[in-house]
Order: sequence, then C-alpha cells, then structure tokens
Amino acid sequence: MSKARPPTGSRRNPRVSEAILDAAREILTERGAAGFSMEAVAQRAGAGKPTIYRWWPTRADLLMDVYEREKLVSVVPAQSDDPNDDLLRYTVNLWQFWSTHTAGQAFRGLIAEAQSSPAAMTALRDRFLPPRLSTIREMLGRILSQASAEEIDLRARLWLGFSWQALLQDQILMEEVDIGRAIAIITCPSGA
Amino acid sequence: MSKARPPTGSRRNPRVSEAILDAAREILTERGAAGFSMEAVAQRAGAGKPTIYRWWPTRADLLMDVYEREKLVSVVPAQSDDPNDDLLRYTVNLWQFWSTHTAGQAFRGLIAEAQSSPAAMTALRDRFLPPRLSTIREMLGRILSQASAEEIDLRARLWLGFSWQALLQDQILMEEVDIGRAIAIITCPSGA
DNA sequence: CATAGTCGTTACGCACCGTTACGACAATTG
DNA sequence: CAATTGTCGTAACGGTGCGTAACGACTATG
Repeated sequence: MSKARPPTGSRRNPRVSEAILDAAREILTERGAAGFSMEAVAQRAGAGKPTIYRWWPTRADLLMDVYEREKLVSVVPAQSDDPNDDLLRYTVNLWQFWSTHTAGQAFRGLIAEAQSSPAAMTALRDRFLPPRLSTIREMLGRILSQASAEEIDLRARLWLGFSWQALLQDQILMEEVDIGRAIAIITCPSGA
Repeated sequence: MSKARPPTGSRRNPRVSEAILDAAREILTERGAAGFSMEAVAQRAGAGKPTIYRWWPTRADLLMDVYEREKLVSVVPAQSDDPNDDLLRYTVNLWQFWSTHTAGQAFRGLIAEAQSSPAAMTALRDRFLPPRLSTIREMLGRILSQASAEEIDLRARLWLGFSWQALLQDQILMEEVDIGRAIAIITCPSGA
C-alpha cells in the first residue's frame, strides 16, 4: 500500500489522510462499529498510528470526519413549497444514508464512544450536533411558522430522539408511511 | 473482603452475587460507564472473574441486572384518573431514577455495548426493552383509547427516543414543564 | 546545504478481554 | 463416615487495543 504513496517531505501528504479515511470507511462497512479500532485503520491504510493520532487525536474525531465526508455528497435538505414534505424527504434520505452502513455505523460508534469518553461527549454535543440540529430547526420553523424557539427546539429533540432510537436499535428500515406518521405527530400544531 | 464471606461449598453463595452487583453499582456511580470493566468489578467485589462470567456471561447481562435491581424499588407506574398525568409522572420519575447516576449509567453502558456487540443488541431488544415498552404502550393506550396498536407503537417509539436522546446526551436534567410539553406532543390526537 | 515538518516502523507499558487449570471448601449423597 | 459434586478464589494464559516515544528516511523550504 505504501508503495504507491511516495513521501512528500515536510508537506502534509493528502494521499495519507485519504487512505486513512478510506480505510476507516471500509472497516466500518465491513466490520461495523465493533471492528473499528485505530490499529485496524492504521494497518489497512498502510499508515502508522502516530500519523493518525497526529491529525485525529481522538477516535471521535476520526468518526466524525468519516461521517462528514460522505454526508456532503448524500443528504441535502430540499426546499419546496411543502415544508412538511421537505422534512419527510430529508428524514427518509437521512435514514437511507445511515443504512448504507457506513455513516450509520460511524454515528453509532460516535454515540457509543460518547457514553464512556467525556471528550467524545463534548465533541458530539458542541461540534457534531449543532449544525445538524439547526437544519432540523429551520425546517420545523417553516412548518410551524408562529412557534417559539423553545417550541421548535423541543420538537427538534423529538425528531432527533426518534431517529436515534431507530438507529441505535438497528431498526432504520422503516416504512416511509410510518416515518411520515411520526413526523406528523412531531409537527402537530400545539394545542393550547 | 473475602474474609467476611465464608465459602458455602457446593451451594451457590448469595453473598457473592450480592457483592458483585454492589461492586458493579458502586463503580458505575463513581466512575461511570467508562470505568466499568469486568476486571474492576471482580477486584472490587473480592471475587474472581470466572465467578462473574459463570452467572453473567456478558457485560450486558450484568448491566441489565444492576438496572433491574434498582428499578424495582424506584419507579412504579401510577394509575390515577388522569392518564396523561400518569405518563408525565412516570417519565419524570424515570428520568429522576436515571439521574441518580447508577441506573442511568447502566442503561447508557448497555446501549453503548449494543452498538458493538450483536449479543448485547439482541439482549437489549428482545429482553430488556419489551417489558418496559409495554408499560409505556399501556399508558398511551389509556390516553388514546381509540387508537390502533400501530399508532400506539409509533408514539411509544417517540417517547422512547425522546428519553434516550436526553439520556445519551447527559441532558436528563430537564424542566418538568418541558417534559410535559413533549409528552403533550407525543400524545396529541392524530390529525386525520 | 542545513532546517523543519511529515511519515512509517518498531516497540513500549498498560488495561481488559474471555478462558483455563488448580486447589480449597462445604453441603450432598449413599 | 467417606466419596461426590458444585462453588469459589487465585493465578496465569494468549490475545487485542490503547496512546506514546524513539528512530531513521524522506523532501520541500529558505
């Protein structure tokens, strides 16, 4: 593997980081979150552990990068004249994206990691989730145009929880109709 | 530690299993899910690893037992004439129960474990969750008396996800008012 | 041509994993 | 009153992964 990767001296070698991210993705796909270790990634990428730790100090960093890298080319929120349908589309696409068993495994690994590593928990809450939650809040805001920020935030948590619950139970193969029903409940007009 | 625990010969020694469960609980409380290892439990309990593995073949088994053991004396679903308030009470009590940082840590560890161990995932879905979900379904059924089983099930998932999302983000210290709002949304009459 | 930064290799000490072998022990069985 | 049976603690095993350190090879920079 390292044969096809000539050294670049004192400049960072982009081929290395690509090889590492590729290896991480492949391992997640083939062996799931269970087989994901820094050792395995290093070996598969033909890289050294110190190199990985230089750019991704934490397993969480690497997992987030793998996730991010694929999300860019996969899930984009639409904006039609039916915001309710936009949210449904986005959710279905996201779950589909997760079920490719690459990003989904990465996310699962990240959440699991956060349960035993305070640093990973911080990364999850302060770096990973906020931009994603704001996307959801925006879509919810278009649906419930006259709801308060707290009201939107609460429903975003409901949406998040519903998605997590499915992902973490390996039950993301849900009928689109049922997802739609759940979203209808989450976006039901507040009764008061 | 083993001084105060005379051997009982060919009969199982109840003091041993109690010591192990106590040790597991203490470690979860003091060090969280991160510091929870079979080695640490064995050492603290003054027991041998083989003894632990004899009765709890999996870490998930031990975690579930720790959780179960405390739940019995903590959270009981009420049944007043206001089923909506019953569900709120139950949820608040459950979150309070989790935030004691014993059962909550155990649950978090169990979910994390399930992300990398198929056996733990099976145990979680087939043994741990069903009785708890049926409790929720029952309460939801009293609120939405004329809803279909699928409808109830979907809302149970929403409730579950909302709770998990809070637990797994270390955000179970929520205002009772907000919990009530979320439950109001989950139990909103279906619009169709 | 010296410097600085990147990279792979190797190896370290540490923590856990899940299992095995063994001997001490006491309740039981006959 | 032995022999049996199952429980228990101890010690140790090979294996895996962790995160870090030391080293030498390399090349763009200045």
